[in-house]
Amino acid sequence: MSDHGFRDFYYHGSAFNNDQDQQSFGGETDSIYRVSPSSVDPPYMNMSFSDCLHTTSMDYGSLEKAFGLSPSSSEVFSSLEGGNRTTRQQVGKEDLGGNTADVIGTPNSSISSSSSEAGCEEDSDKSKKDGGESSKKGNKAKTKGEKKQREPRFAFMTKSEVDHLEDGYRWRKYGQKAVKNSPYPRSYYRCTTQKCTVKKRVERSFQDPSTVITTYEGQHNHPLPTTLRGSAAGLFPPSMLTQSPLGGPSFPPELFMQMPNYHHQMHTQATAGSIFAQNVSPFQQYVHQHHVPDYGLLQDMVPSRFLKHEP
DNA sequence: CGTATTTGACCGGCGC
DNA sequence: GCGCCGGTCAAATACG
Repeated sequence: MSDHGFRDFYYHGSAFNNDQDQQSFGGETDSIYRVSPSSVDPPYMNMSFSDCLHTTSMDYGSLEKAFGLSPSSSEVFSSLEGGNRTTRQQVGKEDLGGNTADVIGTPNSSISSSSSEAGCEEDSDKSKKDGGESSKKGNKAKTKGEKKQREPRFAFMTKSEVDHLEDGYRWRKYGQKAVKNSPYPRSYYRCTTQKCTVKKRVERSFQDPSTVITTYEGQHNHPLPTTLRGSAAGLFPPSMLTQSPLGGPSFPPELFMQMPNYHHQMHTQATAGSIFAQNVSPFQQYVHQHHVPDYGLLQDMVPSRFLKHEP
């Protein structure tokens, strides 16, 4: 993408333009929509994110409604997963767990997503282990016979220096693996809140090292921790912070922060409080790049250390 | 000393 | 059946 690439908005499907990323990310290639923020805002803001997710993950038609765009005016880089399984086979066996996740672009990043079961549908493919808990070595048997249900996933790409973006929740790293065909490792995080089985994976794009691919899996069954610095708890509309009524994945606050004109939305429907968690580098970048008018306000809301130019 | 991270081993699914 | 691979566990280690 060109200079304006940062403002492009990619929706659904992998925004990876290369095989490497597709493979490492899971090989699930749905479709990619690229639209300008301006065309996205209005319709998008009238929907809950989950609505958008679900809607968009269904078909182009819905997507058009959701984003006010039409396939003709956007670029489709690959086919929808449901309609074209060959894509997956071609790309590779690796996957995001047999599903795709929805990906959304950020102001200064492109987002791709894949969500084959954003609707909480059962995993048709392979079912992975995990099960959320009780999966210890030794007694992993647990749900034998029962098919493990796959959590909805949501992935997005972010231009960021830091691998682990703050999103308001507390995460505990429980693993790291080398990614095939990529010099960058993939890190596995789990929400530290008890009984919350949400997980997320973070990896850096091989083709574009400045891009971080974050994949969320599951839904938070609790509000944002209030202990966060620059806490974002209570500042996001419930629909954004908790599981969606449709059963889709909950949206990571960081995503909103990175969404084009997100600050407008915040001013509109939520208290323009300290919605930003710590280390929101992408947002910071966005702020710097686009000279967000509310910058002054941000300083009031966000600890200066978070706004200062980074590393 | 409690908590978080690191890291090698292990598990289970899948392709061949 | 075997090997590969993604994902997870958990002991060791680091960090506050």
